[in-house]
Amino acid sequence: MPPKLIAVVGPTASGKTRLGVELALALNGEVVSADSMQVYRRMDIGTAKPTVEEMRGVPHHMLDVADPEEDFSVARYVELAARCVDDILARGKLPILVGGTGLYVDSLLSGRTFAARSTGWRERLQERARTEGIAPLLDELRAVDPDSAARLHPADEKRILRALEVWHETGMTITRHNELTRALPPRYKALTVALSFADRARLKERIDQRVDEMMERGLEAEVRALLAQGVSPGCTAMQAIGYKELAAALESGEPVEQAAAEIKLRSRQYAKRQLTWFRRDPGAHWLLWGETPDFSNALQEATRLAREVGLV
RNA sequence: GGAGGAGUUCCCGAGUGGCCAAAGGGGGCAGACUGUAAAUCUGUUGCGUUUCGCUUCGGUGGUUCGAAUCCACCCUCCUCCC
Repeated sequence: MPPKLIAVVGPTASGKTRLGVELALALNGEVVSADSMQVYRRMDIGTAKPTVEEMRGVPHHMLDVADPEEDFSVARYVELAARCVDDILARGKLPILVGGTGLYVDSLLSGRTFAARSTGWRERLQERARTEGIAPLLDELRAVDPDSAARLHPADEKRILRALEVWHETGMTITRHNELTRALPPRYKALTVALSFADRARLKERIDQRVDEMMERGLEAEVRALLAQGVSPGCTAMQAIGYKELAAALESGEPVEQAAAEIKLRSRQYAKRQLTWFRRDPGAHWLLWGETPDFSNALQEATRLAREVGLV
């Protein structure tokens, strides 16, 4: 089965957006974003959402598909994004998946499904974890799904709760669910191009520079506006780096310069986690920038790879 | 000039004679990751030939079987007094 789409992945500030657009222009493609925060409307500056100028006329999908007040999720992402991809393919164009959210990229490509959640079990379990601690809940999990109890770290409250939630919601253990979904054939095969800088210090500089730019472009005002509109600081969208730090600074009266420094640090650590995720994919083709990104070279290289695998 | 206080491993910071290569936190590095994923969680972090050896707690010397911890002098910083 030949690949049907190109995926451009990599840590934050590695040039994914630009390369994605270049590829779309060169190969008659459309961009499908795979970014867990760019899905939210009214969060533009801090998520580094591509501007109209940056898009250069290339259609972009999966941006602005949710409001910050609502809780988005991988499951919804996959559902919506798959429709975009299929539609692009049906129109004879090349889907170019661009984004740094590894879970979203993998989930879309793998075609995995997610166990339902709807009847309020999560809230009940969270409440119990708050009052009883996680230990008794881990014991409960051990009774129904010893494999995940053993696999999960006792401190990993989120995943322990999720495992119990899946059990209560579906009557199937998450272990079993994972086995089944792993056995599913991939939904799409992709040519994956992973971007980063050869020297991590350069990536850090890029990140710092980009945070400074965000601040200049009015990130603070963007955050203020969201808060003024009643977006709760506790919701998923406000977990985004840049937003949570500024919201906290606004709340505490801490100087914004300090918040900006915090944002740089968190972004750097996030980039590290992204690298860890993407390095796991043995099929990824890494394009490592030197001092500065060389998009014409990267475009050439990516195009060459696309021809090689029969994509274009 | 005098009186106090402080100098600890990348940073902050605990440690006041052996159980200390030195708590804890931060940062760094590495990893995990199946409906919050820009989230969440884990491991590691003086050097080496690694169940042991070596170097380290401002500096130098000393006390002691044994010192980051006690003593002397010196250096640096902070507060206070004339």
